[in-house]
This record gives sequence, C-alpha cells and structure tokens, in this order.
Amino acid sequence: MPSRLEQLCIEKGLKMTDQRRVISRVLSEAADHPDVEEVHRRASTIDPRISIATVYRTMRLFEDANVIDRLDFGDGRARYEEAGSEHHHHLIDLESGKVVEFQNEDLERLKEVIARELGYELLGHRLELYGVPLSRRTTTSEGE
Amino acid sequence: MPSRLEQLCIEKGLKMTDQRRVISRVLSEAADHPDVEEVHRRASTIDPRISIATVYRTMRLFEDANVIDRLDFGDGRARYEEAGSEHHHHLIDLESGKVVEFQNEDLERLKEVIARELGYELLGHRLELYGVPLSRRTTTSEGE
DNA sequence: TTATATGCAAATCCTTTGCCGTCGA
DNA sequence: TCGACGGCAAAGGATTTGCATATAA
Repeated sequence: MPSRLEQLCIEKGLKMTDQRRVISRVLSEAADHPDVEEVHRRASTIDPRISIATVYRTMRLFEDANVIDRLDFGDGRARYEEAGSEHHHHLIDLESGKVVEFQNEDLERLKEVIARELGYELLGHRLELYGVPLSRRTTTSEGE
Repeated sequence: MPSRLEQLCIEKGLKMTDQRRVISRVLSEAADHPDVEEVHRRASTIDPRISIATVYRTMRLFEDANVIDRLDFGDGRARYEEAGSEHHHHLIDLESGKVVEFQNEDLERLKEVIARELGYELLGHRLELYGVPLSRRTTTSEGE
C-alpha cells in the first residue's frame, strides 16, 4: 500500500516513479529528521538503483510541493521531515543529538505581535532551541 | 584610532596584524550583516593585500574569541555582526533584504520556560522572522 | 509517443587547509 | 628570535547540473 507521502504526491499530480515511491516511503516511515545522505542510505536498502542526485532532486521537488519541510539545525546540511502535522519547532539535545518537537501557542502569538509591531506581516520564521537535559536533582530543588 | 573591535581583540590578547586591524575596522563600521565575501570586498578597499582565506580565518578567530557573532539567515553563507550589544534577534525583510533587529523580553522568558518544561536547560537558540512590510492602510485600518 | 526523470560525472558554492615565506611581540 | 600569521592554490563537503538514456502517462 502507498505511503502517506506517496498518496499526497499523487493527489498533487506528481509523476510517480519507482524512486519517488521509495523515497516517499522512507520519509513517511522516518521518525527522525534525516539528511539527504541518510535518506539515500535508507532508500538504497529498498532499491539500490537509486542515485544520490535523484534524492537531491526529489527532496527539492517534494519541498516545492509542500509535502515535506526542510529543516536547518545549523550543521551545514539540510534535514527533512514529512509536512502536514501540526506546526511545531525543534529543541536539539546537544548531548545526544536527539530532537524534541514542541508547539507553543504563546510563542506563535508572540511572533505575530512582534512582527506587527515592527511594521511587518510575518510570512515565515525559524526557531530552534539547543539545550542539555536537566539533571534530576536540578529540576526538583533548583527550580528558582 | 583603533576600532572598538580592535580594542576588544587587544584586550583578549589576540596578536594584531595589519589584516586583523583592517577586518576589525570593517566589522566595527558595518551597520549591516556582511558575509565573508563582503567583508573581504570592504577590507580590500582599505588594503588590497588581504586574501579571502585570511578573512575566513579571521572571522573564525573573532568568533571563537566571542568578539563577533555568526548569523545564519538560511541562504547558505554565514553573516557576521560585532558582538557585545544587547542580545537580539533578526527580522528579515523579504522584499528588500533589509534586516531589522529586535529584542523582546517576553520571548526570552518564554524560551527558557519551554525548554525547562521539556526537561532541558537552554544553552542556545536561533530565531529569525521573515516578513514583508505592512502596507500603510493595513496598519491603520485592519488593526484586528 | 513524448515530455519528464534518472544516472553519472563534472561543476558550483562556500569554506577549510597544506605549504612555505613573512611578521608581530 | 620564533612561533604564529597570511597568501596561494588545492582540497573538502554539500548540493546542483549537463547530457544521454530510460520511463511514466
């Protein structure tokens, strides 16, 4: 059965090739935020015929079609995630590299307000937090 | 007289060469957020002996010494600004490319709270807003 | 059938580095 | 003096692209 992403691509009228189907599946099954090389690695497991150039081209195609989102965690390469879920941001765990997703209504509102006060209509934004896990005792006793 | 940045470098004990003095001056005089190529261009005007490799090395040196901040506006190259002024963020005008700096206390507080609620100590963050100028009438009549 | 996609390798863009002569403290 | 610095050009890493062939609709 087609992956959620493949289904979306079909609805958008994209021509579906074997490669695109495989990449769609890889992305739909990803629980993390893989970079192009990682997507290629996973796709190659399913179908070794796929080239890295095709992955790059497909990521851009999917991004332009708004079925995936490109992320930038500041390490010089693009990461991706399936689009469509609720709008959210990322907190990157600097110890483990783990990425925690979060949403915050106050934050969304605040961004709009700030932009408006500066005389701008907000079209986009980027926000990532970088941190390390609070130690157990810190959370309980030093909660200033 | 030495630029503010040169003064800072001296205080930090950095060995000052002609090239570093020129780059310091360029950065101290910049009202915008130049990328490496632009810094090199401006520096070359003052002293053509300077090579782009030196600019790259110097930017990294200055960044490591915390006398400048590296910015990332998502266009694939690093931008820089003199450090030291109050902590702030950037709103990028998508029409003109102009960059508006802003601070917001609520935002700073909120970031800390969000991180803590997720079980993290906040070490860093990135936030940029992207927008277009509100038209005059929009600001006056559609103020929600 | 025919425009579009893909593979491969070369090209590009930004940034870093090796090597070796030069210079600041 | 002497280790750090700068110039040059080559090297690197991520991403894009030209071209000839393969393929979806």
